Amino acid sequence: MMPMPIAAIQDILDGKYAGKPVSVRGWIYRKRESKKTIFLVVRDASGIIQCTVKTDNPSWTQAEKITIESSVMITGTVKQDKRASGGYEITVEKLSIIGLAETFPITQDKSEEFLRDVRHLWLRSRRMSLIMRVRSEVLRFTHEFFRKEGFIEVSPPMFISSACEGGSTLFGLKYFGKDLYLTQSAQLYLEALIYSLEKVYCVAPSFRAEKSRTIRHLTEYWHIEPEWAFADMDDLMRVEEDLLSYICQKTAEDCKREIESLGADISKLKVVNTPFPRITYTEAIEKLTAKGFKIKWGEDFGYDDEKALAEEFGKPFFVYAYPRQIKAFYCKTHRDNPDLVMSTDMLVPRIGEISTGGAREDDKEELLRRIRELDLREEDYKWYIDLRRYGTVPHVGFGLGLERLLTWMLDLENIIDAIPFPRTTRRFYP
RNA sequence: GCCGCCGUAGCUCAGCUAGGUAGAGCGGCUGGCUGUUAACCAGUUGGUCGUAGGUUCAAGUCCUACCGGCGGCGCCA
Repeated sequence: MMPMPIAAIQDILDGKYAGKPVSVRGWIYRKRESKKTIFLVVRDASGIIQCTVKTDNPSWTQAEKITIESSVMITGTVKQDKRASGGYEITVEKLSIIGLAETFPITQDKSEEFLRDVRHLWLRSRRMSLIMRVRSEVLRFTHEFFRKEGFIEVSPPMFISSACEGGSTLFGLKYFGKDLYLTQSAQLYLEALIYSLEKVYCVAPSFRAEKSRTIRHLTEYWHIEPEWAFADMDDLMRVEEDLLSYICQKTAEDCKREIESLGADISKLKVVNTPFPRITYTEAIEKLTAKGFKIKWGEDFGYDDEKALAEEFGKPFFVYAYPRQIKAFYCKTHRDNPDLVMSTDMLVPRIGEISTGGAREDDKEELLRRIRELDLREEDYKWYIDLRRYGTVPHVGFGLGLERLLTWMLDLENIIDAIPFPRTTRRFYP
């Protein structure tokens, strides 16, 4: 017998093999038995299809002993049949068990807690595989966008020797007896790279030791970070909104089937067009005060403040020009108003902040003043200060949380589903 | 860091208010069933009630501590 090419189940469901012999391989998704027929629903990466085995078939004994999640290779004939849920089924001629599964622990009535315990198995679910497909596409669109705009992809270090922002949220580790940390942003390293490459970006993990117990925090998340030279705040917000609308438009177009299967609202992606609404921090405070919020100028927004602002816009928007005292040392001060720094957050409904960016302080003396003002140790930032010493240049950059973006795009209830193996304060297994 | 909730069979839960010696559904197993759609029907299997103390004649139930988990705030992307 000639070896038969392996068919993707989705192609069979699309009618490409009607009446023809095929082979499929995959895993047993459901098994239903009656006296004369065994129905095996088989899942591969592309879809699921029902296969039927009759008593007179030599594979009957194999079919009888097969279990849910066993891996199989099936050869048979495709039959159009209204009784099969996809419209097509395979009449089995040969069933080979590749790996017989023990009783699969995931059945019905699954609790969140249990599914997190068996995450390595739950990833097989239709829901998780749909999310992972969209995640992959969003990453592809991100790379496409930056390449198109002339950015060079670079690889920052994960081990770092000094604090980038506040030291309290860094994970420490022993490095041949020395104290090191896991990076919480590639920004400072990207800044060093713009002096040769001008426009750079990376997609890399960031680690944060924040003891946050919310549906929008991970201790390990993937950070999309560009940084580029000869640019100002206007350039920054323009590139950022272009990226977001590119990702949203392309995803709405190319992942329609996945988004619909996930039950997410595709229309909110389609309305993400440039330019985005932009308001200053001061305007945001005025809006909130008018709504009766207690926040005062100079205080940072709480989650409720962000939510109230985001609901008003109903789509991504920028808040910019923040008070100096609530932003990091590297933020560039407005030359005409030293109380303000050139920093911007992008906010979306329900999630709040998904990105922070801004112009970086490019004047050595101003930077040193800020380092002293915040009681940071100058020696920790020696190489960073050096960058202002040799051909300093106005530059900007931002960091976008990939999982927060996906949580918003796909209406996920919890950020943990935006990454296959989530790490949170209390969970790091599997 | 602060606050709230949860922990009983492989899984989902009831039992706790009012202390009296462990229940159901799903799964597994066995049998039945003329094509099922999370199949159905019958039977059966299955438990140191998170851990350790305490109160009591008696604790899954009341009390204390601890452990594990989930969420809210703060912080952040």
